[in-house]
Order: sequence, then structure tokens, then C-alpha cells
Amino acid sequence: MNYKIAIAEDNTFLANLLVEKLSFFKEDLQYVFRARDGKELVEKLAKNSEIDLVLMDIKMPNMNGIEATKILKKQFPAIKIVMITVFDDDENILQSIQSGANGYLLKEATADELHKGIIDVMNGGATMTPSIAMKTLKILQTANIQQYEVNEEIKLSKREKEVLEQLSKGFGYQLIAEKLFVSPATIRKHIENIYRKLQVHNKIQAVEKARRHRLL
Amino acid sequence: MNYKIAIAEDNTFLANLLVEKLSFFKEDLQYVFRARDGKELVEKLAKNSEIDLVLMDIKMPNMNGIEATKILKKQFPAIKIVMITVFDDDENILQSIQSGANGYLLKEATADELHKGIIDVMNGGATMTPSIAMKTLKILQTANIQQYEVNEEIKLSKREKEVLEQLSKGFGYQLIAEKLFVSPATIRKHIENIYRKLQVHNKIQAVEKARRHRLL
DNA sequence: TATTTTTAAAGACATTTGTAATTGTCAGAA
DNA sequence: TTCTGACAATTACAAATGTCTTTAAAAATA
Repeated sequence: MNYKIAIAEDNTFLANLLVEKLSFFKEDLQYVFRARDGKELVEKLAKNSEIDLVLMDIKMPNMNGIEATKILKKQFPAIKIVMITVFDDDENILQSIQSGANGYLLKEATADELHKGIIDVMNGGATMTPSIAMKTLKILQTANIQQYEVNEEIKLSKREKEVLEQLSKGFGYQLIAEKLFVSPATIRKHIENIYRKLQVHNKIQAVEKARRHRLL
Repeated sequence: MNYKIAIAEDNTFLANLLVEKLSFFKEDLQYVFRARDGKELVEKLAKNSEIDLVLMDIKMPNMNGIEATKILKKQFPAIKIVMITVFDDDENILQSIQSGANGYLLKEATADELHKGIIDVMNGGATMTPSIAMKTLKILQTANIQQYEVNEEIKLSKREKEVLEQLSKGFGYQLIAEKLFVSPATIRKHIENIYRKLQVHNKIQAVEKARRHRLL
């Protein structure tokens, strides 16, 4: 197998370091190009769609790695993404994962670790530095996890979602009406429709059910 | 470094296979004993407290690996635990992580992978087979994560928690009163007190804040 | 283009809810 | 043992809520 790799990294020195690490594995890893930020990456990928995997820095000018990952996962869902960064705080890890990254390695990763990570990801798995894996587990341990319901999908209009959003914050009809610049009567009507679609009969049930169905 | 390892595994053949894999690394890994189930493991650890890490099967008679992990993490918090199992479904992974496991390897792991995993964990990290890492990321991506608030801790009485629990299900005063065998007026009083303690002014805010504070 | 959905608005009515003031019992802490 | 906190109950009232009905323009979809 030969995998085509792109690098998104603003710092030239670190980018070259990555290229050097990749160069030890020319039989299965092929470095194709480097972008200096997320925007450049998306543009280059649009012209060069043969890339298999991107090594992505998080902190970059114009468009950071997390934003870029979200866009890539929409426009080129087949491309795998491995974050390569010095940041190991919960917020960056969680956001990277939620944006769809397939792996998260620290910059101090050795050439061998990088190689193994790429291969693992290309084989359909994920890769994480042990310390990142630890933080991931910690997040899962201490966070309040509720799996979403997936069965019947509920379609709410844009306006209804806005109303639901306000509702979930504990605001009343009056206040929501003011925030959305319509009359309270309209808000009540919207909520009535929301109740019907969710098959519930009060605010709490609506908000709880909406959460389970990813509507909030 | 020399780490002392215990194995919890009901199947003798698989247990021996693990022992054999460990035997390749006698310079830093020392196999100490094996338990046939969670109960036996806890008993043996009570007598032998020098163990550094347990390789834990999930499916075992009497007490499974998840239960055993919970107990161990309470009684012997210093002992690291790596799950070794054939199960790779979301439910088992999530429960293992939440019970406090430091790693999750599939039984097909090679001796080298097992060794690396143990070392990673003993160095304060976590270890996961790439396919498990992938599922862990998927869980984090698709689940509704809300980090808990930890600052000011809120003390609710037992009864108040019961009322809050019912409230979160969207029941009204009347219904909650019936369920808890008291008058609706009492429920209203309780809720009033809950509002004061949570510093909120309606049901939704109460339920939302309670969730963030781990009260539900 | 015709049709459905969404958004907006208003009126009406029975319930529910949020708040307040009061009273009393009981168990555990100081 | 007094005191405090938790639990239970009642009364009262203004405000908010859940339901229903009707009207109508704008937007999206077929």
C-alpha cells in the first residue's frame, strides 16, 4: 500500500520535520504537498483529490485545524485526518474529535509512532498518543454522556429550532417573543407545533426529548 | 522498571496465552498470579497488595471485569487496569471506561502490543487498540457531551432529589405528589426550596442546572 | 403553477405554576 | 435539651402555560 499524505502546518521548520519523518517510510508513505493554513489546504485539496490523509496542525492563521477538519470531512469524507499538535488540553482534544479527526498525536511523536499512527488510521482505526488517550478516557469518565436516539427522526423548522433553543434556557413565552421580535402568541403557536411533532405536552419533556434527538 | 502483573480471566487457555506473551518481557514485566473471576481477584489483591497492573477480562462468572474494575479503583486506586477482551461493542467499551479502566486491548493483541500497552499505562497514559480508539472517538462524536460544573456544590435533601428526578421527566405537581404519596402542596414547597438552592425560577432551569451539577 | 409548509398573529379558557405566608411533626446535631 | 433542618400540609393570587380555533402572508416544494 502506498498512501498519499498532505501536511497543514504554518511553521516551516515543523512542517519540514514532518516531511523528514515521513521520508523514512517511502515504500508506503508518499508526501505530496504542504499547506500553510486551513484555507490553503482546502483549496489545494480541491485541485488534488488523490490525497489519502492529512497531518493537521491545530493553531494556524486564517483557518485553524479544527475548522479545516470540519470542512474536509464534509467535502472530502474519504480523507483521513490526524491532528499533530503541541496542545493537549481537554478543549482542543474534544473539539478535534468532534470535528471528525481520526487521530491525535503530539508533535514530539517519533517517526515510528507517526508511521504506525498513519497505518492504523488508514486501516480504519484511530490513533492517539498514550497521554491523549488518557485525557480522552478522562473526558468520557467525567462527562455526562447521553447516547442520542436515532430511530424516528423529527423534522423541526428553522424557527422552531430557534424557539426550542430559547425554551431550553428556561425563558418564558414573553421573553422568547422579545428575543425573536415576534408576538408571544406566535411563540406559543410554535411551541404548540413543537409539542405535536415531539409528541410531548410540556416544556421539560420537549427539551429533554429534543436533547436525546440531537435537536439541541 | 519491573512491573508486577495480575491476570483476571476465567478461560485457562487464554490466561496461559497471556502469561506466555508476558514471558517475553521478563526484564520489565513480572507475572504474579491469576484469578478466575472478579471476586477471586479482589480477594487475592487484598492479600497481595504489591500488584501494579491487572489484565482484566470482561466476561467472567460471579463478578465480571467491569464490576471488578469499579471495586478495584475504589479499594486500590493505584492499581492500573487494562481490559483484555473479545467484545468491542460500544456498551462494553463505554462501561469499561466509566468504571475506570486505563486501557482496552483486544485479545488478538500481539505480545509486543501488550507490552507497549502496559508500559504506556504504567507511564501514566492510556492504551487502546486502534479499532477501539476509533469506537471511542465515535462515541465522543455522536454523544451529547456536557462537562459537569464543579465550582459551588449544591446540597439537596434526599426528598428534594426524588422530586427533582420526577420533575426532570416532565411530570407536574399533581402526578409527582401521587407518585411520592404526599399532597401536591408539599411537592410545590419542595420545588420552591429546590429553586432557592439552585437559584433558578422555573422547572426547566432547575432541571438543566441540576444536570450540569451532577444532581441528576 | 398549484400545493404544502412555515411563519406570524389573536382570542379564549381551563390548568398549572411560581411565590408568599403559616403551621406543625420529627430526627439528628450542638 | 434546645435548635436546626427536612418533611408535610393549607390557603391565596397573579402569572405563565397548554390547548383549541381562526386568519393570512410568505416561502418552499412538488
